[in-house]
Amino acid sequence: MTVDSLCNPDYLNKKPIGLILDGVQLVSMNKGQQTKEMIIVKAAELFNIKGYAACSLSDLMTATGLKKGGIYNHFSNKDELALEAFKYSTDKIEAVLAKITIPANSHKESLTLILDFYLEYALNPLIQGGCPILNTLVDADNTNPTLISLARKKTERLLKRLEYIIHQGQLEGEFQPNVEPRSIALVIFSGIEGALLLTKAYNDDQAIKSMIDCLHSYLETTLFIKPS
Amino acid sequence: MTVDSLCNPDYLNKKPIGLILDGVQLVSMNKGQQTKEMIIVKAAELFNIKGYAACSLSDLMTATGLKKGGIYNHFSNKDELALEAFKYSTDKIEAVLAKITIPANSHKESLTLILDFYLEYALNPLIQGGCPILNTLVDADNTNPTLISLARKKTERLLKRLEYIIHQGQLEGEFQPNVEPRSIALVIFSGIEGALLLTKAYNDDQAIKSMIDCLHSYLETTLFIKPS
DNA sequence: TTACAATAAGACCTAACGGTCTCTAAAGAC
DNA sequence: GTCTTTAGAGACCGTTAGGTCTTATTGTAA
Repeated sequence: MTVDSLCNPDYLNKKPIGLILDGVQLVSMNKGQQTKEMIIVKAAELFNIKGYAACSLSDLMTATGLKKGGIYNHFSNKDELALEAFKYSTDKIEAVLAKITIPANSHKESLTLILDFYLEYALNPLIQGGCPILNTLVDADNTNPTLISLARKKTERLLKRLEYIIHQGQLEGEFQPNVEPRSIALVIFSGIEGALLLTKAYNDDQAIKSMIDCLHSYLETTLFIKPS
Repeated sequence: MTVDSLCNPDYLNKKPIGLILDGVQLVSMNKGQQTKEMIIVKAAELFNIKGYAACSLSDLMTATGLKKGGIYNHFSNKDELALEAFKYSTDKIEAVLAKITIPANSHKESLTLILDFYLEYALNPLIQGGCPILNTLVDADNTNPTLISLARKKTERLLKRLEYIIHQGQLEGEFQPNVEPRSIALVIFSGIEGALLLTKAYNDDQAIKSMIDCLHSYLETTLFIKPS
């Protein structure tokens, strides 16, 4: 219940809410809400590490320190918890990405900051177990339709964020106007996700380093307009 | 029991073996071996589609048309079957990759042929359910140590194949000598895997198309020596 | 054709699964 | 401080999981 609370938009419109910013508690949550958020945080990590099918209720009970009744008091079933946990994880990433690009002075700098965030994120992920989007797209496919459709929606949001930056850069004369924003966004996102996979598999950041280098030079040659 | 048999090296040194090439049966397998291979083929697809944890023995029974006794007569447990199924899938990919690069006249052409293979492979995979390496690296992580270590080994083999081509190209003066083969290999492999993920998630080949374009131009600028 | 080995069926087992429900204890409103 | 609401424990439920074992059938080599 630290700054994490900030990252989940669901909680932002509720009161009372346990909002702690830089160690200062702003509003207090009641017991039930505290427990619910704790379950979500723990579940998000566990699901991300083990996968949805492989993660049982006893695993969740051990992780949260609660018994079945304690968990089912807040969620009607495992799928609902999985959905909320995934929402929490991806909202967190979205929030951090949004925050990161705030100090950028140009769209080029925004893209660079995002690439550098993933370079950092690769070995020190926000949520243990690697990228929840990658994990869920693979894991929930053909087993959990609701979850996979949310995962697709979240993927689309991240792509749209990249597309938007590229499109704005084009409008403002910062980027080449003749390239397709979606193609660039797809290359950036695919490249990063693939590299995150290998980085985690080898527990070594050479894959993400090489990929970010590649993406930098790719953007340099095809998107950025050089000041001449 | 079609040309598939060719793709599994394990069977190549065994006799009798059911080897059917272009519809012509060369040698005959006995009943048990036929059943075993059929189970592996069906299981490979099922595991790849649903994931190892989410795929139950009743799923396998339905897919193979066998009962428990029929399956357990050939495999001592589910993990062993999973291992053999994964081996089958990846051996198949390796065999196709090896076959594809045979007609290449240069190392540059080898790389191009591999990229184009994945462009084709993305929407018409050799094994239904997407890339088994990607799926298994995500799915088996933290749940099946034996399987994950095999998946890492197979990843390494594919990387080494790329590295070898790049290294040979450098030795023969076809490629820039000052680039690191492993970095290029990691970029190609990560990029492809990430793009395969998005291609499958959207059931649309724009991601893999854009990625292969990117990789082509990346190799053109950083690896290939232009004839001038 | 016979005799033996291999094959696969399916009854059976235990443990673990997701999920329900009751009941006590704690929290919160007034 | 009292009264109502809510939180959470834990016994309980039916189902399904992976796995074993016996037995009838089938394949196969001599």
